[in-house]
Amino acid sequence: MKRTKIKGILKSDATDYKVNVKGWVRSFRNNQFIALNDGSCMGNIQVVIELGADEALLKRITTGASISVDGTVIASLGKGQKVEVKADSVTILGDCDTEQYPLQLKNKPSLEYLREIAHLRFRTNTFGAIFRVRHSLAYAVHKFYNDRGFVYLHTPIVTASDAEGAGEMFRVSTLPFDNPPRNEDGTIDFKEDFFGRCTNLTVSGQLEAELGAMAFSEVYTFGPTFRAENSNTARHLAEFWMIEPEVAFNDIHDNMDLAEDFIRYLIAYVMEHNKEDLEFLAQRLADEEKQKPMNERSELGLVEKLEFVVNNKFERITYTEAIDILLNSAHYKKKKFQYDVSWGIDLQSEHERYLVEKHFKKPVIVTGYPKDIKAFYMRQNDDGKTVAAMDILAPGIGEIVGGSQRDERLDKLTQRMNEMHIPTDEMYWYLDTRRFGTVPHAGFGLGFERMVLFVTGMGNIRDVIPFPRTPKNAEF
RNA sequence: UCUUCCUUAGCUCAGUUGGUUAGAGCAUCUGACUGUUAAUCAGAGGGUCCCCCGUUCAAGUCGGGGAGGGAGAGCCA
Repeated sequence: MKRTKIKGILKSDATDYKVNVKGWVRSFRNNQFIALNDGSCMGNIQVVIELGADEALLKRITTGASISVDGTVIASLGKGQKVEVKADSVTILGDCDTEQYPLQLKNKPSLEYLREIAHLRFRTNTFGAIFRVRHSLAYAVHKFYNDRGFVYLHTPIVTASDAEGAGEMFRVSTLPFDNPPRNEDGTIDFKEDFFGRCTNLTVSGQLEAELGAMAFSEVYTFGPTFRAENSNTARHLAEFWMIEPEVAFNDIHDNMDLAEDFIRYLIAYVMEHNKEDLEFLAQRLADEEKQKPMNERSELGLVEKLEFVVNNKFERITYTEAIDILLNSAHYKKKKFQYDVSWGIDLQSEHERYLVEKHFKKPVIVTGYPKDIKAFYMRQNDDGKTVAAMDILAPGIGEIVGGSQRDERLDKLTQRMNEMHIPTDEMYWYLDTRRFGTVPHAGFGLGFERMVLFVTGMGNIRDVIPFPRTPKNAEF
């Protein structure tokens, strides 16, 4: 008999039909009631076994075991669920030794412990919800751009470009570690390497995406990126996924509109399609908040927070305005900032948090940063001091989007590259876009895991990617 | 990388000024019960107190070093 997904059975009120269900036992009560989960949704189906069933079989129905059940969907005789499956036969697909299985429903293992058994944590309610939401977000990313006529461009994972300046890189090489070929001056001779040059894992697909935008007008990338920085925080991963749209003919304002629409769309999509998961995650967050002292608790629940973001425009301010707000704040006057504020500084976490969480209490888009703290490709404004950059800051997680209008003027761009010691000859392919039919264009990068963090209300980025890669950790 | 906190049973945690045989809840096992919903009830087993060195008659407890983890910070998405 063909398997029926548990989600489908629970969704419907229909009864008195035969089904086959397969899944993993979450709990087995009274030698009679199995809570069975197949990952298709949050909920378990209750499988009821007739009293007096074979005892050897009953012994093997343990938490974590996988089983196949043939039976009839009936209106539940007990309270707590609408329907249940009255079993005609139960087959053990895979035994699970309870003495060794680390997940027991009634235990409340910490997120840190579950991280150590990341290969099994999908079987918990929390991680089931998180990764169903993650999936929905990924799907919504593609749907958003596809519906708007963007071309999904696959930018390379292995790159030779080292001029992106986005961070430390992981080297890709097949040269022997112990005795690599060397040049006369002692440096490693990468001409002998697999690609005949020094290569790394990509830190961003942006530059390549720009090449695509110069033909398709609208492109986006969505893929893994790698940063070899020794960042030990709840917001950084060495391997993470990033979405980078790039649009020809867009200026910085179009770029902001796109980013804002995009974020709102993603949240709305999940709110519509993962209601149950979000409600569970909201409850989890609420329980966690109860552990905190009153003054540290957030004012809004998870669902309310997401609704708020969907229903309210993001605040848009310039960097200069942001600095003024900070300088005029009581917080600053009482000298409560650890880092001083003045025009030209890179905004520190505490400054961003003040703007987003205290002052505006909503996502904020900051534009017009000083050129000296931003990347070479950002379009220089006429004031000679700032660039058409934009960052979107979100409550709780800080920078979720970084983007800009790109400088389409060959002379300005090469001048800036020279100032910043970026080799223009190696970047000929990038500069060709400015030589051959250049157009104004803009784009941004959105850190996918940070988006998942925001939507799920989780606190640590390691809990929203299946197998986190961080300094000193590449298990599984 | 810096600051700070933590590491005791499978999990979550107590453990008093250093002092007999290191505890609890849950999980697990055995039995009872049987329309349960974190089932319930009775009983049992389960420990390299993270590692090393030191102080002491005596160290889970004090000191030094190391490892791992959390939370902040820097870097960034």
